[in-house]
Amino acid sequence: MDTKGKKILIADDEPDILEIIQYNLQAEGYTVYTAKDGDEALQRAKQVNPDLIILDIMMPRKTGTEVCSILRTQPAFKDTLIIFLTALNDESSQVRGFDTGADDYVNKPISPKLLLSRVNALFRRVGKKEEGGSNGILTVGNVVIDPVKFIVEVDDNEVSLAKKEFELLYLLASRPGRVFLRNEILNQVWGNDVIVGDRTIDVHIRKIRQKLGLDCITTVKGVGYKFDL
Amino acid sequence: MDTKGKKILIADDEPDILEIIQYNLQAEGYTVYTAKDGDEALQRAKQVNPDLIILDIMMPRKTGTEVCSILRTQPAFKDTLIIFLTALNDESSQVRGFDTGADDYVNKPISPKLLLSRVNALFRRVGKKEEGGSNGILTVGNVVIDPVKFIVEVDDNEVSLAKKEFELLYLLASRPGRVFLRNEILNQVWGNDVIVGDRTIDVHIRKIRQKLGLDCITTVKGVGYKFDL
DNA sequence: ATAAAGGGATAACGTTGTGTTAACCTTAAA
DNA sequence: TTTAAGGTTAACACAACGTTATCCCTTTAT
Repeated sequence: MDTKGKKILIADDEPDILEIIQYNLQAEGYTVYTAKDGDEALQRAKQVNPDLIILDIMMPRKTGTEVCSILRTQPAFKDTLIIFLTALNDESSQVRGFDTGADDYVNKPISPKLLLSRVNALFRRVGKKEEGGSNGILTVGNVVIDPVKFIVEVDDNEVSLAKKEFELLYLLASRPGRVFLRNEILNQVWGNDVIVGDRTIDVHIRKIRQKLGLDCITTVKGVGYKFDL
Repeated sequence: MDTKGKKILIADDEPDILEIIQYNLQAEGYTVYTAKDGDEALQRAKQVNPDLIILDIMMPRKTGTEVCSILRTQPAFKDTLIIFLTALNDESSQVRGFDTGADDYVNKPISPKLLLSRVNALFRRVGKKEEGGSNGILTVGNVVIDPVKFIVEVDDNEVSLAKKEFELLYLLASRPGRVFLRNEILNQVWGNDVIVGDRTIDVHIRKIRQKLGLDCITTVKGVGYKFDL
């Protein structure tokens, strides 16, 4: 299962629980965000637009049930997965939880392993749609380059590149570590017939280095450039 | 919620439990089939092709876990909902249940009401998925696009778009984040043979942006446009 | 038939930011 | 030290896109 990029928001007022769950979900490959009360949960949900929200019920400043109700009225969160994680294990609370629109209701205390099983089961059921397979997404270290969406991400921060910059970066990153001669770069990015000045490539390389904020492009003097971390 | 026509198969070796669950599910509008051991469960599953199977684990002539494993290997039952309903409430059994491909794991004893909540929650989740695939309603963030009703909603406010505007928006929103080249847009919305001026697309994009009152369409200079929040 | 209304395309002009170059500076190897 | 290769910066030209007004055409109501 591909858990990459799946975002999970956890809301609980007990820091210990937050930490334990966060650790285990991250270990599985999920990206985890946290909130310590109801209002913060709502706010962060709008910020990060998570794929799954795990809600404690008894929280300060809006209960989990209230948060769930509010989210479900908004189109943006109509389909977001929601799990209640709570010590309230009486029947009526559970039924109310599901009535509010939750996808699962888990009683505390619960082992991280078991929670993971349930989270994975939910994603397994829902997540059949995306990931068309061999799209041209390049992932090198903490750098993700998606030619379909035309975005570059460094440490989950989106970086905006111009067309030529993007094409140049994509070429270099398509074979990490391999050195591309200046002529190769010219042919691939600019085309065989186009003639540009000597400094043109350098300027683009500089802009990429600057925008990415990383030293991921190495100069091989007298030869060319290579993408490497 | 539309429960009509949804078929549920229950497998348990205790007649009392079968009867109670059957009664409650039928009262909710589901069509219920029963089996009293593992082999019969497999046989009836192939007969009626249920939407959901509720499996006891400790049954004669194949355990629920075995039944689930066997079903999951068959393409016809790859996406069938499966709930384990069992007295085995230790952690490893639950994890094993989910690993086998179950969608939920419920401990006995359970109130019929609560089981109903879980069953409904599962159908609610899956039903949306099919809805999204079949009748073409797109939901991206707080934007809902219904090509049947020809309606676009932003934050529950209805927005009226013209035909070309709607087609253009629908195309972009059908793959959120993906960049559509100007040529792709022309081919998809206007047709391969139609020739229109350079500024035509821009004008329509502008109108959409204006009417939606959102910056949901991003320009990628030299490449195209993408729908993104 | 005629008027009104609105969709759709286009031209003309304004705006932005990319791509490129030139000029000058820095570094590393012989 | 010398020198070739690349780094840096600012400035410019132009292509690409945004914006607006206008025209033509189809639809709809009177």
